[in-house]
Amino acid sequence: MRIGELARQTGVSARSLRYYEQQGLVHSTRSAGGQRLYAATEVARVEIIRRLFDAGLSSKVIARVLPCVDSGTADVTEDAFTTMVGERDRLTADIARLVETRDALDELIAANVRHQIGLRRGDRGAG
DNA sequence: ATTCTGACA
DNA sequence: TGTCAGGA
Repeated sequence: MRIGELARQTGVSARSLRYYEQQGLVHSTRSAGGQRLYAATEVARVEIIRRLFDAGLSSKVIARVLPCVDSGTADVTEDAFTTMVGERDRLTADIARLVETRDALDELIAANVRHQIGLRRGDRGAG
């Protein structure tokens, strides 16, 4: 498939897909006219990449970890493994921070519901 | 109509 | 990353 279809199937823009390729994250062949051609398996790969980016991993880190995604079992480099463990720990810390922020918002919400009740009737409320 | 590379707000 | 230029 060409870049447009991959973009539609993954929700990742063609611009980002070209960027992913520059970073060595995705592979493509070229048509006679120079257009990128992707294997159907790249869809799942791109989805994983996008999720890692969303989770805060850098393109550099993602590139280091991706080989493990393909191999699944075999040659897992040591630095790749330690990188994954480190990123997992960072995500755990990020999650904890997000929960704290949500708790803070919950308190703010609880402290302000009464005002909303006074201002609006039939309000579905925040909880 | 779609994609490509390079470059910049 | 979005978007425009200038080509294929």
